[in-house]
Amino acid sequence: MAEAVRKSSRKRGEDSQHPKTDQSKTDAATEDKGAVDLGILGESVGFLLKRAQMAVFADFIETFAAADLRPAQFSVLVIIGRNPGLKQSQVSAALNIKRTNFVPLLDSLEERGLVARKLAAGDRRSHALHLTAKGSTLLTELHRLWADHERRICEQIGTDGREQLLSLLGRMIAAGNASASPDDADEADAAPAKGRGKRKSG
Amino acid sequence: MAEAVRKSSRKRGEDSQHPKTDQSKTDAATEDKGAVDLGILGESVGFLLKRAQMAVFADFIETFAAADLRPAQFSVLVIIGRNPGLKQSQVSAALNIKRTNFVPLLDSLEERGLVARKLAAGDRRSHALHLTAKGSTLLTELHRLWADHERRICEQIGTDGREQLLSLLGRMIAAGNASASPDDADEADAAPAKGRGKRKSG
DNA sequence: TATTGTTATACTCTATAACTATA
DNA sequence: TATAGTTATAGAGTATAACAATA
Repeated sequence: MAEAVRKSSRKRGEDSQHPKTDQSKTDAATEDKGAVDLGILGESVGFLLKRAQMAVFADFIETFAAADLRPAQFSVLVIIGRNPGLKQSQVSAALNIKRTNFVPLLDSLEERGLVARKLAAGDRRSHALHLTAKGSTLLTELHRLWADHERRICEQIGTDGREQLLSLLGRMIAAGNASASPDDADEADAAPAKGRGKRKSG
Repeated sequence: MAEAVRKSSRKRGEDSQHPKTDQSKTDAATEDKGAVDLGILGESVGFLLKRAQMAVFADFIETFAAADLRPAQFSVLVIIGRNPGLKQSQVSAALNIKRTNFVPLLDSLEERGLVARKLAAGDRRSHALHLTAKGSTLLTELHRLWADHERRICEQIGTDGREQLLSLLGRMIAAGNASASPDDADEADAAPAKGRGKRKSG
């Protein structure tokens, strides 16, 4: 029968603890049509991160559909609610959104009367961002929606699992930011760099 | 440099273990210009998953740029290498890619001589997918690239952290798939369903 | 009638260049 | 000269509808 690693029998780290690269092939088309062997993808942090992220976002989008809000829109409301008076470039940088893409995103929230672009004191180029009363009220409701979503998402891994996950992700993100450009969210017309001085020919 | 970054003693909520929703505001524009408070986003599994996934993919893309391969292309090569003879619909379903979007993806690999669409025995509608000799050789190299990438990504969390992370993500993904449609990757002209019979009424 | 691969199309997200008005 | 916001545009990724060939 199945001599290779079959996805159905849930065993992952059998005897090796580091990325392995075995390539034993079985003809899936003529042998086991039901299950597709993901191979190293099942051991790939990036692949599983993407899958998990898509699953979580699917729940988020469904949860927030009633409020007609996308994840990015929610994140902007949270940031502005927590940090009233920030400039657009500060909010967009905090969210890793290029300021050029941030404009229509903010527009959608301003047109709905949730956010206001106010004149910033001292610098007439920039806008100070604030929630409107309507936006603030909505955000309070959204916090409840989010808590429901968050609880639902983490039902399978429990409170401990969630704390572990948040910690692990935080460490990975910190490492990623360290090796990234100083201002990864926007360097379009700031510096005429072609290659991202990251690792390159290290 | 316009304004000086004043680093005062920042403290956030530190000793709570469940989704919290406090909204104590401080005027970030006039008090602490350097650091933006992410609020609940820092406790949001979805937000951190997305950030981590972006960081990991950035490394992957950079690593695989030499081979001119995107993550999705790599995943297709891995699946076909592991499961020779699969139909397009089987590979695309395994990767959560709609079969309609899978066509140009496969085209790119076939045009480069890495994958071959062969006539499937018994069903003249479908194509049996196989790696070419060139594709197989390349995949062996790619496995090494991937192992480098994977090791680099997990340097900050260690072998134990990686195993924990893979386990946690696997559990979340399994839960997500359970509540999703049977064939989430493609139901365009298969069933005329408008609402995704998931949770809905909640 | 249902399935497989395909084309066409649209919408979101992301990325780059260039403009304006300020500084 | 540099920065903040903006516009325009292009590219990925993802979504639905419809068609031809085959089952």
